[in-house]
Amino acid sequence: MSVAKTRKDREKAEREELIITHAGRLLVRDGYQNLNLDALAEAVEYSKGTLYLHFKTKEDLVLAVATRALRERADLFERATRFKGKSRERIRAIGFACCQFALLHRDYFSIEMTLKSVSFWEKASEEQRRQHGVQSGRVFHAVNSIVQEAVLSGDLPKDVKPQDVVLSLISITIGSHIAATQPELQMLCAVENPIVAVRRNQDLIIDGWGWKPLLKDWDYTATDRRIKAEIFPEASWLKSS
Amino acid sequence: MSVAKTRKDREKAEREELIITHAGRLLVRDGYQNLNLDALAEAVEYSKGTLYLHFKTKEDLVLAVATRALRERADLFERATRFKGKSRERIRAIGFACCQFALLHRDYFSIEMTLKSVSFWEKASEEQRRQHGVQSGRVFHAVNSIVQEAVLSGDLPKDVKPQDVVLSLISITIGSHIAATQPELQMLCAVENPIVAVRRNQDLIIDGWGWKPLLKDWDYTATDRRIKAEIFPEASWLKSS
DNA sequence: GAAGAAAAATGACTCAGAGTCAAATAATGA
DNA sequence: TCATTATTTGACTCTGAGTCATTTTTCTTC
Repeated sequence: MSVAKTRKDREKAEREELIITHAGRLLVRDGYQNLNLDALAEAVEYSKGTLYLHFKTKEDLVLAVATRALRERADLFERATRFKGKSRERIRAIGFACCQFALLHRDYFSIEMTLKSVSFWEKASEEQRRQHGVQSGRVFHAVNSIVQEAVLSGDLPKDVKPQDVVLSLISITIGSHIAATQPELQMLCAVENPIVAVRRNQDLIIDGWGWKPLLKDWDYTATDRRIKAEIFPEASWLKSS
Repeated sequence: MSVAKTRKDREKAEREELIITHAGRLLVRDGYQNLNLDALAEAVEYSKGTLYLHFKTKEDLVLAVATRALRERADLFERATRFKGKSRERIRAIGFACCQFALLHRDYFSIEMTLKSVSFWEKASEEQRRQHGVQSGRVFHAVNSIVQEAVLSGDLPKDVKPQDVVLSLISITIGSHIAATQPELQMLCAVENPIVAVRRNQDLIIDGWGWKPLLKDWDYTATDRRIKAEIFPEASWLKSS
């Protein structure tokens, strides 16, 4: 019986994965508004009723899609924290992870944006909310631990509050992603490669805090090569210029 | 007849304003999803059909709400450009305008976020899209002109591209607004006052570009007092600390 | 100021799509 | 094989965006 139960559980989990995958695909293609649960039911070859056995509402489902992506983000960030080096090199590894994630999930931010809208969260289940919280916590912690290390080691001025640094890093990352992927702004600001823009902005903020060694005082292209070789060998986007 | 026509036009414009005002109020209260056009029709005491004489779709209406707020933002930014002083003081006046706007329209960004969702724009009318473009252009230009001046005067290094600076300023502003108003992040990062967080992040980016005089080399609290006195006497939020 | 024409306003209606639930189907066990 | 329990289904309800034939108001002319 216990075996039967695990098999059933496994089947249920697999189906949930299937639904989330297809939902993510349709979400990217059509947007939240135009995500049609009848169409999704057809795509996964289950009935609409079955979808509702897995997810309380459409919002619940979309939150699950976002959480799965966020989990991958957290995984990449935690891998990045394993990089050995100066604190600023280590925060750069996080930035690297960020790029890697952006390339794997080009549209994650647009999904995350729909989560921010009023009365979205209250329509999702307690459990989904909790899971999303856990994953954001992992992301926050990965960044925070490196910032704290930098303060302790003196690479950041002793009097800065780690939380303020983390907030500024999160802000510039979110904002740069949104701004650099806006067609209108890409035009006005001559953005060729959004990833490059995000990284430059991250560097600016980090320099702004006086996080040593400053950009001008260190060869970070060498650091990037090490990060790629040691932590993210699968990253194919880094130009060897 | 010409008089009759202008009177009619005026009445139409007034009603449009009424609709936009109420729509904005409901939008903030209920969010885009829950904005109900039957309820809005009741609130403005016109029929639903009449709403549709003014706006092609719900999206069109929401875009009009966003554009009206954006116009006010552009007005504040243009007022800020009239401030006399060093280029860094002048960009600070823009930051000041930004705060002023954030206080007048605490929830503008959440509306602007709904505009970013896939397939929103295509449902709005050509004319609304154009108007929104005009207003963003004004905002962009206000910032860009000061950045260019800074490069010419040597306050910013000669080799920086003004567009890159503008992009970074827009990014940090959008991102900080989103991050600093997220309840979860407010908790984790101990954000007491979102406005303070936004301004600090702006300062960091500006310092990051090496825009002289740097934060540590100049008394910007005095500048803030001048900005308030000379340009934004109505601003009541600036603590005289 | 009445009558007829043109313009504006209305709200009952259609239609799409989220969410439900009684009935059908499948799995389990005796 | 049949009864019982668990799972799956899709026809149905209900909400709300968008439409348009009809009604109401405004304008014009005599």
